[in-house]
Amino acid sequence: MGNRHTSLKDLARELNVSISTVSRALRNHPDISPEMREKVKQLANLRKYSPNPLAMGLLKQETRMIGVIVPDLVTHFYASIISGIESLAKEKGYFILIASSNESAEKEKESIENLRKARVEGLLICLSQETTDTGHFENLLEQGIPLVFFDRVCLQGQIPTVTADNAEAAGKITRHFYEQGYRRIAFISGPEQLNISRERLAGYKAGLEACNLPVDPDLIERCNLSHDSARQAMSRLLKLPNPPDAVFGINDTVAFAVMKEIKEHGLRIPRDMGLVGFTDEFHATVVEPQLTSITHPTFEMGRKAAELFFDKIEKNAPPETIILQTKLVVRESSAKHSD
Amino acid sequence: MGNRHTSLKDLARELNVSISTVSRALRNHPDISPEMREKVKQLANLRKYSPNPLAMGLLKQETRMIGVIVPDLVTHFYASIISGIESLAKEKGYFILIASSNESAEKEKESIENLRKARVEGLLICLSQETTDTGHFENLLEQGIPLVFFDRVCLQGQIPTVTADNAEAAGKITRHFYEQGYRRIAFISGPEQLNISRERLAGYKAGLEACNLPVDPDLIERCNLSHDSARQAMSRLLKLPNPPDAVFGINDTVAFAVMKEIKEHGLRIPRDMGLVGFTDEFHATVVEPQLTSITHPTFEMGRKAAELFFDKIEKNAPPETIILQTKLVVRESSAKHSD
DNA sequence: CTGAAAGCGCTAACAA
DNA sequence: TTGTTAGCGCTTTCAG
Repeated sequence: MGNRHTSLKDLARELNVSISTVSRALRNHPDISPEMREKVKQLANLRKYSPNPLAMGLLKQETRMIGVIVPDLVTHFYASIISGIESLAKEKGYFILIASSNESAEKEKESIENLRKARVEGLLICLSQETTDTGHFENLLEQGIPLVFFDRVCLQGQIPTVTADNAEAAGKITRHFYEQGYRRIAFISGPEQLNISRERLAGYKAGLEACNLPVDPDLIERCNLSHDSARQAMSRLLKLPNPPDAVFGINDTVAFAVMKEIKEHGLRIPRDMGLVGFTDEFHATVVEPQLTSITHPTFEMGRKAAELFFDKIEKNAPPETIILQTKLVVRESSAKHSD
Repeated sequence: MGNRHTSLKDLARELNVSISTVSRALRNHPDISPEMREKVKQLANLRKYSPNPLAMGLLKQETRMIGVIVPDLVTHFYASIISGIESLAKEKGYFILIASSNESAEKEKESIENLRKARVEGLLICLSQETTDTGHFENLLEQGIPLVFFDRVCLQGQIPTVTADNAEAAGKITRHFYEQGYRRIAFISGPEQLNISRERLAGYKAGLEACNLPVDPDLIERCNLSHDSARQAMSRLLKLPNPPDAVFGINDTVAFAVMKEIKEHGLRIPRDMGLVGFTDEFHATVVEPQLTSITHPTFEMGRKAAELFFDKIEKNAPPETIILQTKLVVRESSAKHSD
């Protein structure tokens, strides 16, 4: 396997100088003669020398790798956040190691261990929907491992986090429904331990109150974010003696499932039932009717999360809480007026 | 930064033995006393020792990292392939480093360099749609860097590849259209340099011939796989004096775009126009009508690609060409008969 | 059965 | 201005 890279030693031997001279020349150390510097650099170029990150890592005790854990890899949402993380990481000369928790607290813990074993310098995490125990995170904190949460977060104040302004966004949705003439607005939420569930629920309630609508517990459903469980939640809403005339799904995946359920019940969207999602998945404009949704600054969220990580390791900045603003994108599924 | 991991040295000092003894004990070396082995292992557990991969890598000249380059990160298709790669990599104790070429040949080259600098042991690549020059791949070959192509491939025979049976699948689609009563079947292809374009085109033509239908060049369009260019291609087809009554889009993203264009022209699917996609994206069942498509064994493709890589480094196996079978999943968009 | 020493590629303190 | 040496964490001869 001719797999070997040129090393400083190779260059030094070829030039009949010492390894340290080569090292210094390449790194523009002041006390090296200009001619030597040039000579070394030329040969390095020719031989395509690139420093061995393993050796550097061992020496400097840094790997220039950061670990990222997301609930799943196949959703556009997380993929887009990861792109954001990667964009800054790349600029800083870092690589990212990606792991998926598959929404399981167990796998999340396992991934943390694996990534630590790989010696990542820090961890950027979006909680699995199962996660309730925060012990392992506090462990990391004590060990001084930089940690950043994004989207689904916990331990705010202690750990830097980036979230969307979930409450505000949910309020916007409720008020939008109201303006369109909907009066019985349901919310299909996710697991209670997730901040996104709690915050969107709070925003939903606040929105209702702002419109002088009552908060009806019957209209608040929960699902585990899967397609099937979202459909079941919608099915329960439809069986209500006094069913809703509009539904807010906690995310677009849920909304897509809900849409199917509504259609199968023979109801028409948006006339019989308004529908709004959250996070503006790529396919929101492909479904019929096109889905009104909240545009979530995913790429920016990833970049900010990475920024918080670098703030920590470069300036040892205190934990910051960043809240990103969202936009309501009105499409067909909630446009009762123009129907 | 209390970021330090326990080292063999730490354990050795604590037990008052030499580093090599600790190393041997942990690795079950035969000539170490059972008691010593136990003592060492216990302490290692207690102190959460895990070998430093950097040190190992430096010593063994292996990083246990493989690089993966895909055209984009945000499509379910690639995400799913990556999951497949990761599943085997994980079993083998390897990590993967992911890079996206963004469909640019330039960025592809750049990614290869970056990953090489990170000292990945091999590269699994899905070509960007721009890639025509294969010089940098041949370079890698000469340097003895293990290389595997998946889905979009080149240099078959020289380099291990995994593809779907594109021609056979495209033939299935054409015949399916024919059976449903469609007679003017169009194909919206992708860039010519891509094997997937060529193979699917060949299968499409073979399918037509098998059904005794003429191959009409007017019915063969090209796009660059983007949403807009796919719509434009469909628009051109619709403006034909004798337009098609069915369209086969080279992938589901294209098919989704085509679907929109058809709808906006006031045509109904599948009655006025049949539509079939390729690769069975997650959202095929969410659009209306649900999209008939080819199920692409993405996860398996990723796993196979990884297998080929390990075959190469473990057994120095010769380049193999694997062709995976596909399945036609008939949904609403092509079901003229039942309409 | 256990220890000492060399070396993987690199930088930095110390010599010359 | 350049060379020598030690050491990052580990395995592996070679010596006891």
